[in-house]
Amino acid sequence: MSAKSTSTKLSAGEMEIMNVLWKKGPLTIAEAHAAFDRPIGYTTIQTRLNRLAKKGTVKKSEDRPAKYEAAISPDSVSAGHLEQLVENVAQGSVVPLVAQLLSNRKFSNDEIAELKKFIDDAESENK
Amino acid sequence: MSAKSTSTKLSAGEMEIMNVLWKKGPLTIAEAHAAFDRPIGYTTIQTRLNRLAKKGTVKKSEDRPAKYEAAISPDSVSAGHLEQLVENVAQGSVVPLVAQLLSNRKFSNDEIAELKKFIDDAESENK
DNA sequence: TGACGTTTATGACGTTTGTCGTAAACATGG
DNA sequence: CCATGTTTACGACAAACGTCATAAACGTCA
Repeated sequence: MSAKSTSTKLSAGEMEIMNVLWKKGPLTIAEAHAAFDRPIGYTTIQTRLNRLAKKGTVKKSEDRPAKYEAAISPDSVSAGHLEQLVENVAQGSVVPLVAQLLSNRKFSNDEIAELKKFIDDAESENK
Repeated sequence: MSAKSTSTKLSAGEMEIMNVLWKKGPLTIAEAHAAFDRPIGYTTIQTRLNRLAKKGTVKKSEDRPAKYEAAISPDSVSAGHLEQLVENVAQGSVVPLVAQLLSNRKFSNDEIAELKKFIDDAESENK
């Protein structure tokens, strides 16, 4: 079974933080702060991290230079957002969303192959 | 050119409103309010509609029982949200998102066909 | 043991969202 | 013209967000 993470929905700013945590692993406030290109206050990152921690979205270690680590998977988040999209803007149909994702984008042969496999799976799945 | 709408991003509550507007067309506050199942104040809907109008997301008519109409397409909204997802949680790769959309869902033969066509298009597109 | 740099803890403040209550404006049947 | 129901305009409030400034706690090395 997978994550029972009750598909969370995060604001753009929160996603920004989760993003660095997802790709750089457990980080201290200083490290997370350093991961930002644009200028942004050190304490801003501190606050964001702590608020996320309070919500359980990230886990804060007890040791001294505390490490903050994502407590939910990217998948659970995209699942939540995708569900919203499917329900509200795509009127329940997933096809237009897939179309939008595929349009104007380039794919490697491997990706094309993967994509085809997904379709095949979906096809046999509901026969 | 057209839509400079630079892909809008809406909160869950705002999407809820846009959703009824998208599927039921231009509505008065009373009609929009009636479209809700769960109990929610009439003025709550009024406020939400007006705030969206101020932001340009919905167009408010001048005539007496004012009609509120969506001023942006579902597509532009999903585009914005999808972009966020691709950038932040999918680390730039669209494939996992498509996988998530396709998994645990059933499709009609027509939809499967459509999906396949999208893949084919994408394939020839970048070869 | 201190001075100094690093980490943390707090408290603030403005904006956005979600929810409403009130009351003023209108429109209309009597 | 007026009572009554409908539509609008405002103003309020709390919670969530985004941003920080300050200052207290810690650690460490000279």
